[in-house]
Amino acid sequence: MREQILQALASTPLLRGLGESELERIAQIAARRDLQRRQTLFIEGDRIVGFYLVLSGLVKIYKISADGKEQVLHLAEPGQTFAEASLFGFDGYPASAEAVEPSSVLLIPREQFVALLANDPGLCHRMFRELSIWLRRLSDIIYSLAFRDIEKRLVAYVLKRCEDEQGGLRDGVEYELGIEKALLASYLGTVPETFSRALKKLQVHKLIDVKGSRITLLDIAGLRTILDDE
Amino acid sequence: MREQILQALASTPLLRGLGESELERIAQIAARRDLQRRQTLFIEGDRIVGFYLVLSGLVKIYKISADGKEQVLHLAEPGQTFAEASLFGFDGYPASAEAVEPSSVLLIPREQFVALLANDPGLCHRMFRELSIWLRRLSDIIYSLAFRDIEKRLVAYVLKRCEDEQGGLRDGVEYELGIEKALLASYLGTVPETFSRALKKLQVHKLIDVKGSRITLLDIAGLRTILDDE
DNA sequence: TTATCGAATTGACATAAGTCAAACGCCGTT
DNA sequence: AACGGCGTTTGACTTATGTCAATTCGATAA
Repeated sequence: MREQILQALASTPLLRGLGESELERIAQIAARRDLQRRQTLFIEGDRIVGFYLVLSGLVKIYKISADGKEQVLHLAEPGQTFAEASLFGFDGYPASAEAVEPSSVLLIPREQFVALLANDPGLCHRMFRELSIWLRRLSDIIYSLAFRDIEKRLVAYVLKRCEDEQGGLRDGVEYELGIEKALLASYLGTVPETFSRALKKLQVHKLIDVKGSRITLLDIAGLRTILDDE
Repeated sequence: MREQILQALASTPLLRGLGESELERIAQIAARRDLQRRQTLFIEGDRIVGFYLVLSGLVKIYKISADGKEQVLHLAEPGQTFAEASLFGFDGYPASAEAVEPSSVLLIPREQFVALLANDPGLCHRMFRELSIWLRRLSDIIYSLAFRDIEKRLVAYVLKRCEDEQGGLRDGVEYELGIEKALLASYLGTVPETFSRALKKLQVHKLIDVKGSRITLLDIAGLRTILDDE
C-alpha cells in the first residue's frame, strides 16, 4: 500500500530524481482519494489545496460554461499529474476535474510541496518542464479551435494517438478509442451529433472503418491530405 | 542607455528582486533589438535563443496556419516579457512574434538565464508566476473560443480593458482601442468583417457609441447582460 | 429471451460566421 | 485640391456546426 504509493511517486516524471527521504516525506503527506465514475474532484474556482497524481483510472480536466457547454482540456492518465500549474496562481483552480471512470488519485498538498521546491533546483527544473507541457497542450487546443474544422480535429487526433501508441503507422492498423464518443467530442470541441457525422464522413470516403469504438485506418495517406493545407 | 536597460530590467516583475550584480550581468548579456512596424521577431518553430522584454512599442504573439489564418495569443506591452515559457520546451518557439508598431525589445539569452535560475529560488518562484499568467491567458482564450460568440468576446474584451485602465466603470466612459481593428479582430478570433458587424450591432442597440477607434460605453448594465448566461 | 437504460446515430432545421467583392472614408503626399 | 493607399465597412452569398427530436444500437439485468 505505502509501497505502491512510493512506487507511483517515484515513477512520475515530475518527482523522479527526488531522494528516498523526500519521497517518503511526500508519501507521508499525500492523501489518496478514490473516485467513482462521474465523481467531481474539484471545480473551477475551488480553493487550491495541491496538485494531483493519477494512480489509476482516467481524470478529465475541463472548462464548463454556465449553460453547461464543456471543453475538455486534458485527459489525465495513470502516472500523470495535473493542477501542478495552479500551485502558483492566486485564485482558485482554473478548470474543473472529474473522474471519467472509477479512479484513484493522490493529492500532494500545496504548502509542503512548494517548500520542497524552494530547496531543489532539479525539482524546479522538472516543474518548469511540466508547466511547459501544459502550455503546449493549451496552445495546441487553441490551434485546433482557431484553425481546424471538426473533421480535421478528428483526423489529427486519431493519427496522433495511433502514432503515440503504436510506433509507426501503416494502413490497416486498428485503434480503440478507449473513451466514450461523447467525451471525445467534447475534447474536440464539439457535440456528439457533429462528431458522429464527422466519423461517418471519413467512413463513407473509405478513409477509416468504424465498428463501435474500434477504428481501422484504411488510408493513412488520404487522412493526411485532409490535414494538408495547414 | 545602459542605465535605461538596467532600469527596464529592474522594473519587470520577473526580474524584480534580483541583486545589482545579477542585473548588471543580465544587462551585459542582453541584446537590444529595434523593430519596425510589421517586422517579425521570430516565427513558430525557430530555435529558442532566449526570451524577450518589451522596452517600447507593442509586440504581437500569435499562431498562424499554413493558409494564413491568424490567432493572436497576446499583445505584449512595454515592461512585459514573452517567450519565457519557451525556455524549457525542447522544440522551437511555440508561436510567432511580430512588432505591431515600431518597437524595441531586449533579448535575454537562454543559457545564461537558465543558469541564473538554478541558484535563485526567488527567481524560480517569480518564473512560476509568469508561467501561471501565461497558462491563465491561454485558458481564457480557450474559454472564449469554445463558449462565446463574437459579440460576447467583444463585450468581454471592452469591459475588461476599460476596467483595467480606469479603475471603475460607469456609463459614458470613453475607451480608445489603441490598436487596429483588424488586429483586435484576430485577437478575438475572427475576421475584420465579422468584427465590424459585431461593433455595429452593439451600436444599433445603443449599448456603445463608436467614432473611429473611440468607443463610448453607453449602457454598461446592458453590456453585462450579454455576458450573463455564462 | 426480453426489457431497459444510456449511448450513438440520423434527419430536419436554424444560424453564426466566413468569403468575396465592392464601396467608403481617412490620411499623408504630391 | 486631387490622388493613392490602406483600413474599414457593407452587401450578398455559402457553409459549417449547433439544436431538437426521433430512432437505433448495445450492453446489462431480470
